[in-house]
Order: sequence, then structure tokens, then C-alpha cells
Amino acid sequence: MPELPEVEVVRRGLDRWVSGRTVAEVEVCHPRAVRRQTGGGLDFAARLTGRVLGPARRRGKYLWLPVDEAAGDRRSALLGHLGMSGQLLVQDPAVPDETHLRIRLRFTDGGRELRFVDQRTFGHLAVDDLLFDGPGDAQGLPAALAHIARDPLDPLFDDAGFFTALRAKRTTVKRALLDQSLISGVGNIYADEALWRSKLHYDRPTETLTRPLAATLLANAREVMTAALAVGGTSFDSLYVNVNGESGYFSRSLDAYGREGEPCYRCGTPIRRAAWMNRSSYFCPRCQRVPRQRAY
DNA sequence: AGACCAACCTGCTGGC
DNA sequence: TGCCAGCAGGTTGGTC
Repeated sequence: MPELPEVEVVRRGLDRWVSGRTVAEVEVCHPRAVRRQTGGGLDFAARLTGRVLGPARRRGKYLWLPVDEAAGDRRSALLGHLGMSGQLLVQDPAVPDETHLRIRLRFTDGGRELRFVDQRTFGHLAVDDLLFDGPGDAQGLPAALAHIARDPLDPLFDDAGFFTALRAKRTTVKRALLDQSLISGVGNIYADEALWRSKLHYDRPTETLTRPLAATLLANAREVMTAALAVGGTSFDSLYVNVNGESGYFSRSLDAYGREGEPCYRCGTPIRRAAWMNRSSYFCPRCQRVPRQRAY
């Protein structure tokens, strides 16, 4: 469940069903799922067993739950990224194991267990050190996330700083939107949606973006992700689900992504799909034109 | 230093 | 029916 709205849906589920519970047992079924853990699966399990998981937090597409926060231990957190196909499910222990079950956490209360299920294993879990900015920082940030920018739904996101960095980048606008060190949480779907709403071509050089255009783009990214979050995120199939295995409804509200050959909702021109960086870009060839000042 | 993209995986779909 | 190419919501390490 890849992009910000889908990850936020999962964060809320973890906060409701997992936070406050004590880990009884950790089972790592596939070593690739803990490949970022220095010390491997044994270390991962040792750093969680017997510990209490705190409130679920998120930055961009990353999730984490502080470990033993209530007990005054402010040093580590269970960190997760869902990659392309990862799921975090809160599942009754009686439910048979999923085909791609990678990690299982059992709890001391004997209730529903937490399962990390990931078909392609691009996602991962790890226990990471929490870094604190100073006495005023009550929450901290996992060390591995030092290079991840705040996401646009974060109240502390720096709009002015984003505009400046965007203009300074020697790149094109969709690359910039997907650059998690510039702005996090935006992926291929919401990048295409924000660009469509802004009438911007994905290959437009960032240096040609005026401040009002950049502001419009940012506002549209916020709007489309907020709207998606309100209906549980985007899901085309059962691969992208919340902690209870349920899909969101935003796929029916997409204006560009996945609509190749279908009419643009603004002008009726068929939406086009272009191969782009080993993936796809969906856009309206009439509403979203490459500006003339550069040949592409 | 900064930009780029191949590689990491599994499964599904559509064309031949 | 079978096979194979192409595609999928992301990130990174290595290269230039």
C-alpha cells in the first residue's frame, strides 16, 4: 500500500489495534523482510520481545511505533516501509498464514497478532534508533529517516523551502515530486493526479516553474491525497488494504492514473500513457503540454 | 555533488 | 493450453 494516503490508513489501524500492547513473540519467516536490520532477524526479535509498542507515527510512506516510550525509554522504534506490495494486517491467530507472510508479532494479551505480508518483499521492518532534535522534541525520528523530507500533510512542512529547493533542482517536475528528500509521501499515482489537476506536463523543467505554479501544484497534491485519505485510499485489487484487509475507494475518483485511452474529464481528449523511468505517466496531451522553451 | 536508472522480487494479463 | 513479454502503487546503490 504504497503512497501517503494508503500508509496513513495503515498508521491509523496500527494506532488503534497495536499501540499499547506488549510483544510476546516475534517470528521472522523471510530474512529479506528484515534486511535493513543490522544483526538480522535475531537482533530484530530481541529488540522487540517483551517491549511495549507506543503510538503509531508516520513520515511520508514510512511508519514507526516507538518502543517502551511510556516507560521512559526514548531510544528505539519499530520502523516499517510497505514497498510495492507490503501489508500490515491485524489478524486473528486462528486465521491461516498468508502465502507471503514474512513477519509475525504475537502479543502477551493473546489477542489479534500483527502480520507483515509482502508478495514482492520490497518492503521491510526494522528496529531503528530514535534520534531527538533537542529537549523540545518529544517524538523523535528513526535514524534511517534522516534523509526523508516532511510530507505535505505534515503541519511543519516548509512550503517556502520547498519552492526554493524545487527551483534550484536541475530536473523535471515529476522527478521532483517523487524525490522523497524534497517532498515525501507522493508516489506515481498522486504525482500524476496532482500534475493533471495543475495542468502541468510531467517533463516540465522545474526551473521553469513560477512560484504561483509551484504553489498550485503543492495545493493540488495536498487536496488529492486528503480526498483519497477520506475514502480509505486508492486500491485496484486486494493487494492494497488496511489492517483489517479492507480496500479504499479512491480508484473511482482518479482523473489521470490508469485511464489510458479514456476521455479527459476536462476536455475529452483521450488520456495518454507514456513510458517513463521504467514505469508509466498518465496525462492529458491537450491540458498538459510541455512548455516550448525547451525541446524534449 | 548531483542526476540517473538497473536491480531488487512475485504474480497477473494479454498476445501469439 | 502454454509460453513469454510486459507491467505493477518504491527505494537503493552504483555509475557517470
